[in-house]
Amino acid sequence: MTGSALQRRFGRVVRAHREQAGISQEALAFKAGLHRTYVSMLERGVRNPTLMVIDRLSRGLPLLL
Amino acid sequence: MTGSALQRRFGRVVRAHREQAGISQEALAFKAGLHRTYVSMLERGVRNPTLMVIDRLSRGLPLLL
DNA sequence: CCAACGTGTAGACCATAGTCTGTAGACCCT
DNA sequence: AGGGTCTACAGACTATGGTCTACACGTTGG
Repeated sequence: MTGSALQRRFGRVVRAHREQAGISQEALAFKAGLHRTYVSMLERGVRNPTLMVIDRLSRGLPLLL
Repeated sequence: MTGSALQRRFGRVVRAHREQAGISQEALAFKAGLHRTYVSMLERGVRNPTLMVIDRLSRGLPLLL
């Protein structure tokens, strides 16, 4: 099942910043205190992250802000 | 039960912008397609909103962005 | 060839997001 | 005294967020 356009846009942004940071999904997941598979789902836009997750990602990927 | 510091900060921002817009919680809930009681909980920082909710609020409260 | 790495995906699980109904109190206004 | 509006809050419910294990696949390097 596919997610909303909003989720896909968010996922593309996360992936772009992660790749620019030159780290793997697993490394980002570790830095953000999330699970590897969840980061995968986020980047593919199939999940609707909460404020807490967005905050953690922004700390793991400073370029996001 | 009380929420995280992040949730409380988010709630204060929502409330400030809603009051500046001069509308009630119920009016904001309607504009954002959310439930009245949920907006109340958000402003008190007891809920952890999703990306979709944050997006809807930002459309109901343009000053948020 | 064979590890090791990075990613996708499925299934199961528990916690909680978000809705809905209803009650209650504070503040207005007549 | 009464009616309207606004907000807090409780309880119950369904849907989904986020974790975890496991397997599959391609790529890279030794």
